[in-house]
Amino acid sequence: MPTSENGSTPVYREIADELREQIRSGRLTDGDRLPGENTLMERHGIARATARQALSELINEGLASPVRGSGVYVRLFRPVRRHGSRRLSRDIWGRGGSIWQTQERDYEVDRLLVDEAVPEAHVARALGLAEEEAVLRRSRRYLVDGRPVQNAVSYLAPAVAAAAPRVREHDTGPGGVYARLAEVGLAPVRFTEEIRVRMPTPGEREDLSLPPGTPVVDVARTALADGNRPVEFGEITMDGSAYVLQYDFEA
Amino acid sequence: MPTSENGSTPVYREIADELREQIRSGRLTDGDRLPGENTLMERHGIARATARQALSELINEGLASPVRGSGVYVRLFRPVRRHGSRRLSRDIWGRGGSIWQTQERDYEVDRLLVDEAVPEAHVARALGLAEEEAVLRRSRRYLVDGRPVQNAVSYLAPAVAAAAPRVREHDTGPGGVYARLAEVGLAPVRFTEEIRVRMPTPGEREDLSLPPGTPVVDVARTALADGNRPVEFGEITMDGSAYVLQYDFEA
DNA sequence: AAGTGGTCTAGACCACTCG
DNA sequence: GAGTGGTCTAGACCACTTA
Repeated sequence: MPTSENGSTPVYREIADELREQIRSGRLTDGDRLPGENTLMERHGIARATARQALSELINEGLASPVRGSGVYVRLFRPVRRHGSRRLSRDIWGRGGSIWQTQERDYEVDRLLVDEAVPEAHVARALGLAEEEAVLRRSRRYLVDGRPVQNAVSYLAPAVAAAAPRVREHDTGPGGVYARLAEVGLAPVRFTEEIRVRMPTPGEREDLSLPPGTPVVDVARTALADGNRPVEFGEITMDGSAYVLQYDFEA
Repeated sequence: MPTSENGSTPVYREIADELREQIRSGRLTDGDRLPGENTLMERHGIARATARQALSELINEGLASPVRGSGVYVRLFRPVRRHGSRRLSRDIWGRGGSIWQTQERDYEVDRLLVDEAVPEAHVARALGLAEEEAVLRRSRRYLVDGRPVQNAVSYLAPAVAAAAPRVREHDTGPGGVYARLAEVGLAPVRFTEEIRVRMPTPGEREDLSLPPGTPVVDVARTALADGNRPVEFGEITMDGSAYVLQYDFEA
């Protein structure tokens, strides 16, 4: 029994292509069950490992998600919009809202941690500090619809934290950290965001409940007060399937 | 629905963790060869499929790349910076530069295609057109250091293309499409960019020479002329490992 | 020619889900 | 209890790279 031959494309790939086409065409949609390993083995006369490989193609592309003891299901994609400029505009946090207020979806913060730490070199550089200088660190995880969607860590230079002591509290009050900074004349006036994309580490996969085939987005944000003085540096790791990032800017 | 809990970590995972740690610590770096399937089988007393699964973990994370007949190698990450706002600023294309001028790296355009087509619904919507109306389409692939890094398609409404006929040419002249639009009073004054992240389709994997474990970034850009009139809509698919996107904006 | 990864077969035991 | 995906073994042939 020489394996079926078609010159070039491997069998598992052809099966994956066929299933992908059914998803693309809409014949299979969000939450539908894909044919299982046994079904594929029988239908195509192949070994188990080959059927698995076909399914793992789709899983690694983020189009499907395996559920132990149940099946492999087509995966849904309902991203949340995150506005760059508008989101951080003074209008919003100046009125006591949070940067998340432009979202229609519910959100929660869980696992908020506030501490001090000597930051890594790139953080110190972003804040314009000498190394070895400790900074205030605020770490938190955000949930949307009860599902973890991002981890965020923000760093505040000691001088800044000293000027606005409430940023050390868990509850920083209406408008959050930026509003407290504004009260002491350190309002952010400019932001820089750097976006990188990559596959998550196993730890992040677990922490954000990411199915296989889901990339993450790293956003590194620097907030600058008047005179281009850096007042905050934030690192955010987001579930890439959960967001659409939007930036509006002038020519 | 989700998710999985683990009592004991599988063998393939432990091996992958070990190798990942060697990469993270720097003991193995860019271009180094990882232990092969045979080595892992012997060293850990496992079957071939298990060794393969360990290596495929790293490959799917984008940390390593397999080379047929040779080995599995640690993968390098040298992204190019792409500026949002600054890049598209009038300063640059007003002086006859291209949006790529802020890059230090060499770039090339290959496979430039200019034609007319009835666009998909979301494109028609972005350009404010009735459906079924044909638009001018410019498709091209960009190379950096000889390596394909992005595919871009831009759409121009028929009225806009009629006003600036040179946008139908392959060579649109100094400053490119935007400069031609500016000459007829249709200079873009505002841009909106939407960023999405996902795993590539097999076709994109081939087209952009993407190794497994490399996500792509989709940028959907709308250029608006005076009076918020949409003049161009562009869709870009980028090799996620090749770029850092930067956006600067005011509070 | 030897070694490598790519594909595939044919089994096995397990933990889990579901009716 | 039947079915599912998760893990693993022990083989095989192939195309390709490297020396």
